[in-house]
Amino acid sequence: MVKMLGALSQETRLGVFRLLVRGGHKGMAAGEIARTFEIPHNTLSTHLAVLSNAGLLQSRRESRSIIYSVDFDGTRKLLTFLMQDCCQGQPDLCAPVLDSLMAGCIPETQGEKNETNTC
Amino acid sequence: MVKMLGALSQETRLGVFRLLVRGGHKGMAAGEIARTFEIPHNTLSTHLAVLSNAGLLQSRRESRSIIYSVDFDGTRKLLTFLMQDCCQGQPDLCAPVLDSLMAGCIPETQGEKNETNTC
DNA sequence: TCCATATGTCGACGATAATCGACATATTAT
DNA sequence: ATAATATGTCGATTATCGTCGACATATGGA
Repeated sequence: MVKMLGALSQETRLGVFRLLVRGGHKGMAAGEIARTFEIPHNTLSTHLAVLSNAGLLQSRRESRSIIYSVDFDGTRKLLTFLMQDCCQGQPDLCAPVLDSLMAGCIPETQGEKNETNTC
Repeated sequence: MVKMLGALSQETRLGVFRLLVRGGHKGMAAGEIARTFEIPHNTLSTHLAVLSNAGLLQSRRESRSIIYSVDFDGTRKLLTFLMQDCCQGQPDLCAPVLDSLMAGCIPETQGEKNETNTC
């Protein structure tokens, strides 16, 4: 957990992670990320290594490029850890967080067991 | 946000934060925390300063002791930031997190606008 | 094969962070 | 006022981190 939090506690890395969250499973090539943030490829490379090593990113080769995308299992673990910790210990800390999440929800028909729900 | 994540990306500080989350509004004296983690008082003092400076802790004087407790507003901001970011970009990443939170819930009577809900 | 593209690794440097002894400040009791 | 308790601040040391040039590796095309 400390490793994960450490990986996200750096401007560039947090930016990369957030970018890739939005990118979803599709991911993005290392070079394209480097160009987006206007940093040298080797600097980014070490940042990507830190994020991968922490279990927040995955990578796959695609021809000459290496595509990075978020590691959903790892990220889930971090979010669950933080939320559970705070919600178990202090429920009134957690409730408003959930409220603000639910605010953006499209309410579904009750009884549906849809797993790909917006919330 | 980077500052907050950085504050939590250290073994001792994460431990202190988690301890205080469980402690709730009551909080704990600096000295007692130091004894709990078996570290010198001045080392802990700097850690507490980092957490406070990041907006994760509050402090109040109580006689000779200084009582530290979690800053709920600040902590809420961090949790909301992380959850919102991930849920907006990738809903299926968020859903399981919420599910595991709801698993520990005592279901309430519907229609009640109880703010001090367990979830 | 030879070259261009895409990325990773290594090594060095400067910057930032963690630790802790020594000293300073604040509070309360005698 | 003096002492004991509780905490914070300063300064020095060591460790870890971020950056980037130079070199290495991998892939695909001419």
